[in-house]
Amino acid sequence: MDKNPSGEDNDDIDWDTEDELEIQDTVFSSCTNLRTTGQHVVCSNGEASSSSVPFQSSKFIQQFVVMGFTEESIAKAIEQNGENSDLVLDALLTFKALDDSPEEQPSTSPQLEPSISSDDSFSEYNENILDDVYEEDSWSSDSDNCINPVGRCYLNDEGSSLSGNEKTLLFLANMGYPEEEGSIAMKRCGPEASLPELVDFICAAQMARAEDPYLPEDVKPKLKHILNDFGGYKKRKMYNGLCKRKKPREISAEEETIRLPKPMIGFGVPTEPVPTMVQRFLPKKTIGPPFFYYENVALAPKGVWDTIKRFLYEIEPEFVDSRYFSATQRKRGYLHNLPIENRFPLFPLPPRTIHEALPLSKKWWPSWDTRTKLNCLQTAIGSAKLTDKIRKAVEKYDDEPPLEVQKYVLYQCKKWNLVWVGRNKVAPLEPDEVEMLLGFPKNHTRGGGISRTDRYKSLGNSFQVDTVAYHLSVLKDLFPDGINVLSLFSGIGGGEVALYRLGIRLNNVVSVEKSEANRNIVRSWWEQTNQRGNLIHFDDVQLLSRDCLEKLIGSFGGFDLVIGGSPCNNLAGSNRVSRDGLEGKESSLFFDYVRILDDVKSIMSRHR
DNA sequence: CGAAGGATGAGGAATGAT
DNA sequence: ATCATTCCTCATCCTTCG
Repeated sequence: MDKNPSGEDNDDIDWDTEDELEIQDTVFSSCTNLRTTGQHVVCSNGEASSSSVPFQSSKFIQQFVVMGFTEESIAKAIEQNGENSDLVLDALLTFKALDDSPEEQPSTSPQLEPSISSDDSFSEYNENILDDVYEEDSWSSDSDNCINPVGRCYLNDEGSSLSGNEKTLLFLANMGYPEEEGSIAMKRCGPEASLPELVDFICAAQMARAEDPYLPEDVKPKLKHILNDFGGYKKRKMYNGLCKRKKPREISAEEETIRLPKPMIGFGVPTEPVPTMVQRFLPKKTIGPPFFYYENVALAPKGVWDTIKRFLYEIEPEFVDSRYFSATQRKRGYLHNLPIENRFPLFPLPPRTIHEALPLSKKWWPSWDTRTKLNCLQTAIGSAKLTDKIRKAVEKYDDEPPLEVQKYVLYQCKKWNLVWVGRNKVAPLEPDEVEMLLGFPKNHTRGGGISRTDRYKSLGNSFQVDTVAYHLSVLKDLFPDGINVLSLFSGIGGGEVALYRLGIRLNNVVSVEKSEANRNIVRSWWEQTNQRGNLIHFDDVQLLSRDCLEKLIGSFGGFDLVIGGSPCNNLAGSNRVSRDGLEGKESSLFFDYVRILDDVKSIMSRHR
């Protein structure tokens, strides 16, 4: 049993609690002070004003005005194509490209290049793949409308197309985006980034700022209004349409799109034969420290994982269904730079069928319900009304109900993860059953003021501990003296629990979690398991500015692991209201994960 | 008795597999 | 083409508490 592995062992180290608290206090106060600085930065870049537009013309025209096209060219494009957004945009881009293409820029702009080439985490990688850009680029052969310069941006220090950067920047500027933001986006998106991708990045950044709690209230509505009405998703969709039309068949977006493996076992799971072809390409710059581990739903809207991959150094994500670790399915993508050799699972191995996990249900389980695995545990549970309807539907028959009834009952049971708890009686899982299925200790989320509804919600949003622990197990030999962890979007502490159950000592854990109830859960678990290390909580990723990270890293010498799964609200299939992709209100916090990881990497590389 | 918070139930579509 | 799956949101009702 690994359930209570000590807290008693390894007492040879002198844990000076008072010193640590002092460090903690210093960090806290300094980070709090940084808020004003951060706020100032946000307010001073002026993207709100640069994005504002005259509101006198029709909405159809406005959407192009806000992109930076002149009213004359818009009028011309509408005249030629009618009020069809895609066609008009197409024409406008063509005008623009034709305007831009004849001129030859004499040299690279001195202001722009340093900011691009000085990035320590991307420049080397960029150089490696530059050679292929031209061959792969399908836009350059599209001579008809010369879309090439705006379709992609090139990071090339020499050669004939050195004006590509500037053209892209110029184009973005014409769309109303400040040069600074365009430059950052190009730097972050990499050399192959297309225009829609760059626009994505900038919009996401702007939206993140619109949500910034420290942004003055009078700026927020303006920003949001602009983003909602004219920018963001709508714009992106239009550009996507454009991409598909313009790209020749041979290198299609479909081929570039990440495909989910079948069976979904990633780079391998303990219970299945190892996949035959595991090629793992880790660019040199991405190899730790720090190690990082990012998680999100596998079944996200199209293109989301491509974007995630692009923002996380082009590392191939590992898609794993937790059905190979537990009695419940959980299809997730994990993107990390961990070694994948010599992994080992948590012991004891958890039950892997419904009957093993819920032995009492076996007695009542009808033979025609052939489920052996539960579906994904979500944040909401089936209603009493539904279980009542099912009972009434089934109890009318002494024997097996007719096929139609079976079909209906099975559909609902799968949809809501209902289990048989009595004769003709189904019920949703209890919270402690969900805890067990996800690999948490019993009562992990119980008590301390959390409501039952919120328990389900927190659990539904969590890691499957056994799955994550399998991936993290390689850290045990690498860090025999324990590790420092930066845990973003910690939730109920799935990462922490996984590390603890692996027997990896937690020296310093900086945990960022919005929900107070969740922070209490982690704090309580921390105390109950007699952790000797240092737990520092933040409630908002926005607070982790570069200065703040600098201080944290300075205080205990850097992070060994950055772990977290950013919000999936706007990616998950069950969201019928706001499945908006990575630009969504919550899911756009992914970009904060990237920002923070990037800062940690660059600060730590400087410290070394 | 009213405010606050918890519980309830109604509510499809995107996506990939076949 | 059909089928299966999906870390969900929101308005409303109910309970609790002062």
